[in-house]
Amino acid sequence: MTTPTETPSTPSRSRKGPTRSEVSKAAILDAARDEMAENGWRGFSVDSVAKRASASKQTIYRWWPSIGAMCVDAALALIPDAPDGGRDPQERITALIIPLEAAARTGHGHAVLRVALLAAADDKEAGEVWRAWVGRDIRQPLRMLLAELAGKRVIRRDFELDDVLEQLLGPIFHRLTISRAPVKEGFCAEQATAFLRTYAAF
Amino acid sequence: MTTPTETPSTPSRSRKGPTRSEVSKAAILDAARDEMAENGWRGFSVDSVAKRASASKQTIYRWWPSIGAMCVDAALALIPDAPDGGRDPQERITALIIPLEAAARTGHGHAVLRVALLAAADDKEAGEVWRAWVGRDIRQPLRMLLAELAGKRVIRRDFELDDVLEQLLGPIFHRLTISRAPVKEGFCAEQATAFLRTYAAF
DNA sequence: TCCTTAACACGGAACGGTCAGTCTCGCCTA
DNA sequence: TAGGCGAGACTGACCGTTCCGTGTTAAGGA
Repeated sequence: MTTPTETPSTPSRSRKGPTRSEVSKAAILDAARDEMAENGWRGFSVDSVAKRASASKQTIYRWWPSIGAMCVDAALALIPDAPDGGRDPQERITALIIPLEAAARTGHGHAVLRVALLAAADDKEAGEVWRAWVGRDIRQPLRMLLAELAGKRVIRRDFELDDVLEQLLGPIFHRLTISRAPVKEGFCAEQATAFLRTYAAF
Repeated sequence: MTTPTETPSTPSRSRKGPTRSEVSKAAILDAARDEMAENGWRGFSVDSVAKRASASKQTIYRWWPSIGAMCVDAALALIPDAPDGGRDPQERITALIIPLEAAARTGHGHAVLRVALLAAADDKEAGEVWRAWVGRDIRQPLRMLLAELAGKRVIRRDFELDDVLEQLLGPIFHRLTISRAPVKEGFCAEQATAFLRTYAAF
């Protein structure tokens, strides 16, 4: 723990002293993305990030509980907000996951996302940060959408939410990590189509 | 590189001196699996494996070009041969991937496979070992099978082999790494069913 | 309103402990 | 006699923590 009473990522302002520098935080995240792309997860080092960002290691540990959590944060900053899906079921499902595709297709987003996923799978705090984001930005809206589609008899009712999530996210994560092939435009739309065919009513 | 002229994992027998000890190799792989399950990928250390196996680090580097490659080898040893799929297309596809499910459901196979996947995604040599195994045991037979099914008009012809592979492997890998949920019996059969519905002819 | 003072963030540097990868030793085996 | 083996030394790098000196901010008294 860095500060005993307060979560490091949400500093309180009801106290004396200077505020935490958002400039330092941004420099650290920038440096972290470069280091992630260059060195992978096991070769990633806090010392290098600190040196590259001209920051102190203590500043890093003030903001994040672990380096894995920092890596996930650095990657999440690359992911844009979900667009409006319109009315078509396929487009609405695609809209939920296409921000991942967009991030994977920009600059070294592919490598940064890979390291963040490795961190989330390997580091406790990083996994919590990642699953919190997925839960809020993907799983929860997906649950609402699937309930609506099931109600309209567009899809069957006998689905397991987490199985669907795995079917939608698994392929792109596999591509980012194991196969390392580029993520084609329209990749996520294909997953949405596949899901609808799998779970089509009747 | 450990030995300049010879691939470490395939020692030549056309020379003087003792053979490499398969007993030591087995002890190292056993110890590696325990360490993988306990410490994850970033926390995994060669020193610990050597000490646990009562082996010398030099022996480890004689057998494997990198620790990642050793982790992948340790996990591959848990994966049984594919069963005979019979005549049903769904069963034949399931048969290709169900060895992964079987391995994930035994002892600490879940954790060992997770670390092997992280190694394959993070370490160059480990990735090559992993992709070589997938290519030989899954991708190649899958290609033959899909060609046959397409010929019989069971599935459409406009598929990309690697996209199918990603759709079949992605979900179980996601479950092993990110969500860490147990792999239910029948999980792989569900993926095969989903694939057939997605690519059904007509 | 001004000024002191306490609290704390910052960069930088150092610490003890761990690890990777290489090397050397003495022993043993084919 | 070439070479595998366990054991251990070694260098350089890294982790997580701690300390330092400097600077910045808010609270509270004059």
